[in-house]
Amino acid sequence: MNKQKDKISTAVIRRLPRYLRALEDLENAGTERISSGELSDLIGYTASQIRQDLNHFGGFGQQGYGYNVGDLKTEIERILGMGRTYNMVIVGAGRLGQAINSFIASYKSDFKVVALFDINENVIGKVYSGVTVLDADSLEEYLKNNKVDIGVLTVTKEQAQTACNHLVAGGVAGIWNFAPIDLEGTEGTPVENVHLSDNLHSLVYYINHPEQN
Amino acid sequence: MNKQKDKISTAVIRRLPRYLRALEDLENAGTERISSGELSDLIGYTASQIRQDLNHFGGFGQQGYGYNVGDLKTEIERILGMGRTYNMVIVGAGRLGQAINSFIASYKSDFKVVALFDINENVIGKVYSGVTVLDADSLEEYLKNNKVDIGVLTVTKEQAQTACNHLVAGGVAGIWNFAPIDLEGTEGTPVENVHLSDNLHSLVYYINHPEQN
DNA sequence: TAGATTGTTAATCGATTAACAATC
DNA sequence: TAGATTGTTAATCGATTAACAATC
Repeated sequence: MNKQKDKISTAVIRRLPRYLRALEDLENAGTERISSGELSDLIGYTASQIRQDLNHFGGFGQQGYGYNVGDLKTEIERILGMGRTYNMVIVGAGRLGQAINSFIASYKSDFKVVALFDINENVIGKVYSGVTVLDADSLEEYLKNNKVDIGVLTVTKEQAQTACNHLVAGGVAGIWNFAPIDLEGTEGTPVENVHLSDNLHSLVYYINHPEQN
Repeated sequence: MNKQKDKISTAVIRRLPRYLRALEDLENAGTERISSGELSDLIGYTASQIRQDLNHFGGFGQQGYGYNVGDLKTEIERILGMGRTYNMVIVGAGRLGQAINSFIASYKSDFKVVALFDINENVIGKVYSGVTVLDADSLEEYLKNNKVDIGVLTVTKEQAQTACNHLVAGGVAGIWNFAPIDLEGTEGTPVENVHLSDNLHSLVYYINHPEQN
């Protein structure tokens, strides 16, 4: 069942959430079974690729039938590591930090923001979506006393590396970085970057090169 | 100079903004020239890959010397299509829309948010970072009367497709989508997706599979 | 059983890396 | 000129697609 002997490429990992999203939609629509061909029509990956991807982790389908939607969804959740709650802290309680905070608050019970941190005295003590803003100076101390799984960086690029060091020293399991820098000293701690300005620049490229689509 | 006869792969396009970011840092640090080997140390791509990437667009370097930082930065800006101002509208004036708005406001003069849109009557008429929230019903009308280059979708997934249709009908040149759906009917209009929850799910995978790093 | 569709191997395609001649 | 480093071709590597035997 749980194969995954060899290293899974990042390309595959980045597709897993897309599968999960499609399966949630299918489940909500009351669909019980789906073939790789039908999934292909739905999300655009080839049927062959879908079968290859899934078979990295196990044989979840059945010949002549396809895949059971509910079962496959459960398997992918298990592969990703969902089904428990991940505690998060958000460092940087500006608009982006607040936006991520409310996004997480609305996002089922898989993730929970336990604290916001900021250096701005006017913001410390405020409560957003039920989460209190604490003094950024107390971050490392806080991490020692509370189990935190994920640290979110929504500070300026000048503050990001320092905040990152605190998160790593505090022992978070992963970092979600929105600052436009490449963090250092994160060996052993997975980092997921969301480089919004890089993203926007790519969009600008495609706008100016329509023939490339 | 301006080669680029053949199609450039998305892998290359996504690296261009990273080059630009590194070159800005180098310029700010007063560095005048840089070799592909030094750039490699800085941003992690191999020297070979850097030379390959740049040579898709032209020979910007000089044997025995390397690349002139300022010139290369200018070239990449030109390739991307920077150097003018892109007008944007943000559809969805919630926390995420506000966060993107303030992010853009702080982001030099390359991008300018000309209007926010929302369906919530309590929000319509408010002003965030100097930008007024308009009634989402007036979106298509607004687009007909004002030149807008980029539409940003920060609405719920239920509202995203409708809002997207208005943007496409209104003739925006590109869409920056933050809603967790795959937009339809966008043939001919480049779409850049920022699927935050997919991102977070990938991070969770890496947290649970440390041997994969 | 016959039909459908998976799991898996083989073939293809594309992207990355290595190598080196060209040249500043 | 000698040394350094590019531009570019060739080799390698990895990911995607095609094909089909296995099997439900």
